[in-house]
Amino acid sequence: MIGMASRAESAAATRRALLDAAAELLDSGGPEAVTLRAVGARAGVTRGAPYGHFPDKDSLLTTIAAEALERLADDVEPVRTDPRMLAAEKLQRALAALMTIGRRQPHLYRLMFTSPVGDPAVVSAAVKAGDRAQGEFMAIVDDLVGGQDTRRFAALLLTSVHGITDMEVNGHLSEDKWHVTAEELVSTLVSMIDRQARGG
Amino acid sequence: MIGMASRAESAAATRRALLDAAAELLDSGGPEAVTLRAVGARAGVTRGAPYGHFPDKDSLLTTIAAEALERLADDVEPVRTDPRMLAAEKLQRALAALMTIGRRQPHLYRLMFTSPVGDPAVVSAAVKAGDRAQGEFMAIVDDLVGGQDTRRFAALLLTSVHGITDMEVNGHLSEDKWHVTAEELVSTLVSMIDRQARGG
DNA sequence: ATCATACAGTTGACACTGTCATCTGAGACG
DNA sequence: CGTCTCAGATGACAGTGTCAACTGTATGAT
Repeated sequence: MIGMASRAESAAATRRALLDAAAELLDSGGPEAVTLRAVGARAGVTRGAPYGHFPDKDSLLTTIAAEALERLADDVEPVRTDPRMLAAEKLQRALAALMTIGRRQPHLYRLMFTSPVGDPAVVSAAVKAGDRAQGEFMAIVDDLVGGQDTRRFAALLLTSVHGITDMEVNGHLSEDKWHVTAEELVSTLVSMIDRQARGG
Repeated sequence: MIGMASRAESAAATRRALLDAAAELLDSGGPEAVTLRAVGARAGVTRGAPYGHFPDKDSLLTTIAAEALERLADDVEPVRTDPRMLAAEKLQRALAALMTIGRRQPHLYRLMFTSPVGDPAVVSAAVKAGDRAQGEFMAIVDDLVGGQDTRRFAALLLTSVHGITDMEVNGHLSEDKWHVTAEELVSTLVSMIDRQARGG
């Protein structure tokens, strides 16, 4: 570091380094690779240091999931509020953002959709972040279907796209078995919901 | 045991006891509770005994998943071949069978939809079991949609219902947030697909 | 400028895990 | 009856999450 930091700043930097290190280990080696010793080493500290910033390992992982959910919400928000986009296009982009996480960071994706564990405060933060991301999706769907049965269609879309992504990530959607890509499934689903919402 | 067994029979019984013990521990305490020592103890044997029947812990877990998938296929098969049922009813029952596992044995459900790990032979057996279960669903959907776009609709149904179940299991589908039950979502989905398959 | 304090991070220890090499004892078979 | 085979027991080892005790340094009061 060029500008040396106050103690609080330095501690915050360590906390960030721990989160980044853990996230990197998760991405590259899966949950098995995320050991407090490895996290500490990669963050330039020792195995016990994380306990100064997180109550336990579960809370560290849950915090990573919460941050990823916040990031997702941050990515979707500008799409939702963009006045130059049609609702259908907004939805397509929002869903693509979700599926991209699944493909590029499968382990992180799993973490994001697993019930959070660890310290109650951390768990509550993760739930809040998840709610925010869900809220963004719901608002876009509401725009799309015009307020009619918003929750039902939003829930159906989100759960279905999650299922598609999750099964693809776990290798249960192999191209040569189903002769269908995840994108085709999503677009089929969206067009069906679109038709259903307009029609009767 | 009343009838004392030959050595081979006794070994087979131990293997079964190990699988049952592990499955019970998984159901009641989640993956964390499934330790080889606990499994051995519950099966009346010591911590090293499982290695006489399974190459490693992953293979033991994967075998449990494979058996669950076989059981699911065994449950769906008679439904599929029942000549007195309509295709729509068959589908409803098959999907209900899947969701019931998610609700009654959430940890087992997770295991069934996670990419299998462990000994190649065991993994391959699990994949085969999964394919059989998927085949049962696909056959029912084929019956329902009349051969038109079978794979597409079957894949969409299976992935969506999995997503619904998975999110419900992980607490991301709370009633007071979405105002929708999993059943409503599934029936909406099925009726949409039904309409789509008949219509244009 | 000096000193006491708070606190980030280190270190040693503990119970627990999966795994393997080795050993033991009882069923299988000549 | 004697030999062999193999299911299971046992001892050991490296690696894990976790905590209590310790250390050193930036902070803030005097």
